[in-house]
Amino acid sequence: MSNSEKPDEPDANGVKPRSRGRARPNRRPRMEDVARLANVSPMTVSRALRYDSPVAEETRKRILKVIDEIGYVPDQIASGLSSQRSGFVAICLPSLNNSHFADTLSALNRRIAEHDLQVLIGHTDYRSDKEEKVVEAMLRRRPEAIVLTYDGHTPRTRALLQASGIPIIEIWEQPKDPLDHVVGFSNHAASYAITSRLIQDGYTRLAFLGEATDDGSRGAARREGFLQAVREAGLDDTRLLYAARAPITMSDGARAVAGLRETWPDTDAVFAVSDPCAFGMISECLRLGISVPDDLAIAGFGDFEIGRLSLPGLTTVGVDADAIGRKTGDLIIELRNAARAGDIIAAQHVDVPISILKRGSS
Amino acid sequence: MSNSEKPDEPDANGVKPRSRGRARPNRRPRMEDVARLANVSPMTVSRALRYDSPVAEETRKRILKVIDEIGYVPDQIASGLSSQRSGFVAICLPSLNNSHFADTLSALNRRIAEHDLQVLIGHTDYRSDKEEKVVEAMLRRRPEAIVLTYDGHTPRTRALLQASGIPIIEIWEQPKDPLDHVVGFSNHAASYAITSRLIQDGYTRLAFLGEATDDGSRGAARREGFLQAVREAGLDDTRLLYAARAPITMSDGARAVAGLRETWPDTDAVFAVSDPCAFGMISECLRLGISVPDDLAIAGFGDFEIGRLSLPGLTTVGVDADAIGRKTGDLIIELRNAARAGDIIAAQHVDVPISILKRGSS
DNA sequence: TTGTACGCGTTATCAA
DNA sequence: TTGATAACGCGTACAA
Repeated sequence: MSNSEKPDEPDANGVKPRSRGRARPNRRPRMEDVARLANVSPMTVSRALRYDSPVAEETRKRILKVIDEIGYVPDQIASGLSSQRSGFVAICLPSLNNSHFADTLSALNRRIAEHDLQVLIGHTDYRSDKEEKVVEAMLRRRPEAIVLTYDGHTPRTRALLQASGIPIIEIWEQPKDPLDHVVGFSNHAASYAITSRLIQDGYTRLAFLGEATDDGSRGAARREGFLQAVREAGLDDTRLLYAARAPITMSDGARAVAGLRETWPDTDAVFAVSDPCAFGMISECLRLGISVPDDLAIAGFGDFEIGRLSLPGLTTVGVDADAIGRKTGDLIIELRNAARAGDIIAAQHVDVPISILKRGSS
Repeated sequence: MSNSEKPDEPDANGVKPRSRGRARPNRRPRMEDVARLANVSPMTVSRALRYDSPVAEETRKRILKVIDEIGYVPDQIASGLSSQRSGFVAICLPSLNNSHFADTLSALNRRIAEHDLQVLIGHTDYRSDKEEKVVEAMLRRRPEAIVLTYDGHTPRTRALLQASGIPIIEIWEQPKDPLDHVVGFSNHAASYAITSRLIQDGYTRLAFLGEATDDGSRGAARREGFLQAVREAGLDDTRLLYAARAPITMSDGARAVAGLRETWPDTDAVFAVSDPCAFGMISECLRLGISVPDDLAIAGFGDFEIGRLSLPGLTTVGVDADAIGRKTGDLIIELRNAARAGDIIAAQHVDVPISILKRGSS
């Protein structure tokens, strides 16, 4: 409250104040305050807070006691500026309302939190123009690594990322033209595999249920994998059904059943771009008295919990979302350690295996 | 003025040009670099980037051109330190693998992003000790507001938050002893309402399916609301079933059916603490040939999409997760504007109405 | 083991 | 409308 001691008050003789600094009333305690009360220099306080620095045990105790008493909370913004380490790992996801991305995020967070890193999340809403904005915002925060799902990036996004000098990790896909590191699997190959399995099982009139706008995305890769399998088997490759724009929901799957029965009524199997919409189809079929899989087989993608509990169980592609997060975290720590040691690491490509899970729906 | 040397042109291949032999080899461009190339002071560059500051249109154009050419990206860490505004809003959630919290988060993010704020997410895993750690980490980042779900905080968490001077918003509950602002509804009242509805509909032997460790949490509030309704109706209040620790899943719900049939086989209605586990019960009942609702009525909480698509549809409590996020965002902006204007705002309590949705499962 | 000097990259403040 | 100066709160580098 008392500002009578402020050194830069203009005095009555018209002498100009020397300092053009800012007024600083009632601020929260700084490291300097701790230092004064503990009779040490600020630098020693700084050291006492990092448990790898040499500080006498007694000194540290005294400092920690003061910190506790006055409720000092270190300012990581200042710390970041000085040390040039933000402590952030940025991750761009199309949506969080997807238990797989949520799992990947949780696993990643768990991994990097052990190393005092925090995640900075961005939502792209499955739109590359939004991804560009999100990436720009993230770069201003100087993250120590940037994680992105591969869904096609704008040229500007690619340029910004590559010019940043920050390690980039693309996940949930094996892009043909990766920006840098990769932790994922081939959506194309996985779709090819499950479609082939349906064909092996005797289905001959197969349809694909996908998203309306999927250019360059994982959804497109899944469609192409489906098409390749169908074509190689010499089957009809025209049965492509597009529901809502990504993310496609359970309800979208339910609604798609009508369109399917109308356009290609003799379809005997559907491969849906993700489990939730496949479940929606199953649910709607039961409602309409269409037997699954006798009248119509249904397969999904992702092995979400819903596919395990549905009746019948959902045939699907098993993806270990948790492992993607864990391995991404491991890679980030590895890259960080290497960078500290001054090493330069070549782009890593980590493959996360998938599996085909045959259940009652096919 | 003597620095008339032409700056390096950006290379078409994305290779970054480097200034040669200068004091700072290989550094990212700073504001000062932009200023020099645009023949202005750094302060003018700073102003040109804030569209509310007075800068001559011609000057701004020149500056933006330089920024684009050299690929300058402002450093928000430095900006934050200087301006004492981090641009962060912190939000602590028990889990992201919950479509309701994901919806709340998305809505909040959308709202605050319009005002150039970023969310900083923390996961508490439904544990108050973890929440404490997460809050400590967040406070170091100097967020401009902190959003928390109410699930019981440790005394230290409460103390840290209140000492911080940062606006706190508790969401998804109306706590008896709020820290500061609140955006939510009464879980107790909502549970009481849906349980009463079951009783009105003629069910007399009601069970509650909850989480194993729910002290002071929203889950506990839901249990208490159930118990109050049951007791007021003079019915058996001992049928409390505890599945796994939070978050309780679909599979936990499915597994709980066996325990229920064993312990209280004559139960005619179950109120489950959330929709996913209620769905798991429905699914398991169908599998076992137990008719829903004839043999057993089931109700959930939250109005998740799964409850709309299940067969039968799930009776539940409708909660507008999106509205909670939106209103929280609005409140944050309001508080921010007030703070800038120097006003002090009393603790706000925003109620988000819920609804009882009767469907086929009861 | 502790301290001193300085700078991290930006913006608030005042002056022109 | 623009510029000069001094912080913002901490950590690095080196000295003691």
